[in-house]
Amino acid sequence: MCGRYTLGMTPAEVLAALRAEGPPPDQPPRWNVAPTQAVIVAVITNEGGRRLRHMRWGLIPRWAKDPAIGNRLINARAETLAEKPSFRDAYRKRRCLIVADGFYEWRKVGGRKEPVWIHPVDGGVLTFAGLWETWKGPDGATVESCTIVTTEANALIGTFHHRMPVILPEEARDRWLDPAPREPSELADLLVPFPPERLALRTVTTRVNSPAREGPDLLDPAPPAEGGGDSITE
DNA sequence: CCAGACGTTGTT
DNA sequence: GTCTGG
DNA sequence: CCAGACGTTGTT
DNA sequence: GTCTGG
Repeated sequence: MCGRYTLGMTPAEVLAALRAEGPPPDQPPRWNVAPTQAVIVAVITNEGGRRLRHMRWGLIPRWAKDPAIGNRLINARAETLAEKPSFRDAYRKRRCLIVADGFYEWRKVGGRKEPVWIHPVDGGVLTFAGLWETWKGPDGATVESCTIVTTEANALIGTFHHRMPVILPEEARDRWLDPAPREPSELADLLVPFPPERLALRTVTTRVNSPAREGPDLLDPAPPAEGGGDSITE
């Protein structure tokens, strides 16, 4: 799954990395992005370019009476999203990229959970396959919200966790964003896997990854574990 | 027909 | 809104 | 995902 | 333990 991630780039860097038009995102670098918060999302414009927007993380279905329903719809399983009432319309017509530069998964060490930060080997941006939706409240207020598509863990992450976000490589982004309505049968071809060898792991020192904690210090490397290292942890 | 669900993950 | 279960 | 709450009444 | 909020 993907329930916590980072985007520690400046707004200008984010805009350039996505080759997006329009203003840069109005949000500082982040190292502890949590569900229900405003996140940075790329969508396609009517002219075929990309634009960055802020959306609430946790998709609120159009039919929801209580927007809190979105609090738990932070992920959409790739295996079922094309059929699920909460996601199928968004899959057909409202696909997006959720912009990150790393994400956390937790591995069990003894009885405890230890955060691991997964990031591109050479830095830079990661784009998660996402879906988005517009919700209108009874008072006329509208909320745009989004969810991150998940899939089975790849060879790297599968060593300690069984799910992960779908990370689209650069060459798959435009096709995911293309506004053409998509059928369920097209999904598998749209979700191009990101090569595991282009990702690296880093164990994080921080044991209490509180939502209040922010800053690059969250990513300070942990001290080496007893009894030898982990060759895939940088 | 109406009522109620509609989702994911992890853990048991 | 739309589908499923009773 | 993790962190933090988890309850009521009446009175000020 | 389980749910809600961030």
